[in-house]
Amino acid sequence: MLFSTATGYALRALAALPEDGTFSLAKNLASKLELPGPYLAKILQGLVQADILESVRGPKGGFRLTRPSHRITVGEVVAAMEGPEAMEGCIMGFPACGGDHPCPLHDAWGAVKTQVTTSMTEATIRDLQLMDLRHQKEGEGKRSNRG
Amino acid sequence: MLFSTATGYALRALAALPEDGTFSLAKNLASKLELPGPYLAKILQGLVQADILESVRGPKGGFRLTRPSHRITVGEVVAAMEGPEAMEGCIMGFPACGGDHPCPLHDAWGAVKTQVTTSMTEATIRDLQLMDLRHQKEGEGKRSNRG
DNA sequence: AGCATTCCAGAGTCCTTTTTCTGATTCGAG
DNA sequence: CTCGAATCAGAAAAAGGACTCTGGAATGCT
Repeated sequence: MLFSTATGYALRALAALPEDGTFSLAKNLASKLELPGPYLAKILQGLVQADILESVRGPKGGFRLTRPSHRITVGEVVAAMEGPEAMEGCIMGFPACGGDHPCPLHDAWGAVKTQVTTSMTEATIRDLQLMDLRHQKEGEGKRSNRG
Repeated sequence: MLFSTATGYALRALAALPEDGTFSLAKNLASKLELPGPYLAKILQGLVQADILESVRGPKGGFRLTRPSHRITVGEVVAAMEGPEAMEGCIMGFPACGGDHPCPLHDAWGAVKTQVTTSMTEATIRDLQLMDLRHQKEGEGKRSNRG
């Protein structure tokens, strides 16, 4: 995929959180999504620092969204996870690629970046909630037409 | 960047090879491009197995292209380095994303993939030869508008 | 034949990413 | 207020990619 696995885990976890202001446990989320539990907890902590989640310790604690899910964009989550310059740089890694010395894929990749960035700022966590978020083992289900 | 660093090194090395059928040494290529020598040599060996380069051992030996540079596409090199399924999979890593359960970025990312794939099969190594292929230290040159 | 040159193949090291473990903090019951 | 369970949070370990090193095999020159 285009992003790191941690970013994918973050998006899946956010989409699985309830809207009603109740707190969810990292452990429960992990088992529900079939993801590595402590690792997911660490990712959720990062989202707390990015002001996407808030957490409460102790009994009755857990994680919940700071805003309604339709006010959290996918692009915001990606930026929090991958850093703001995730989509920067030449697609082929050419150091001199730029406005004065564009590589052959420069323009095509530039158009792609704006297209993806736009889609990511338009899509919100709510748009993800209808999907099947569980882990899928290799060999199960249909593989074709993914993307 | 979108691809691994090894893929970027491969493309740079191919673009730096001469067209006249003479053999170039991995060591010379590496110092010219300011890349790690032994690692570049290993990458070139892989390109030999992919039938993009041919090699001769011993004095007067080295690496050269098997075909003129305009008959080697960028997509071919990427496939050889990253595997044929490099662009497959959901952009966000959602396991269930597919034709029946598309994620919100499914269509946008699908269009992007065909666009990039098309550009990569149209662009050839010759198109890369005009560029400055050397390594650029952090902080040098202009950073903006890259891609 | 012998030697220098160069590619080739594998194991080994370092660093980043991914995953797990232990401890610090909070809340509620008695 | 104290005790204990629940939970987050940061440190520690494992895995994978990037990079290096060493020895071996092939080639050409003398």
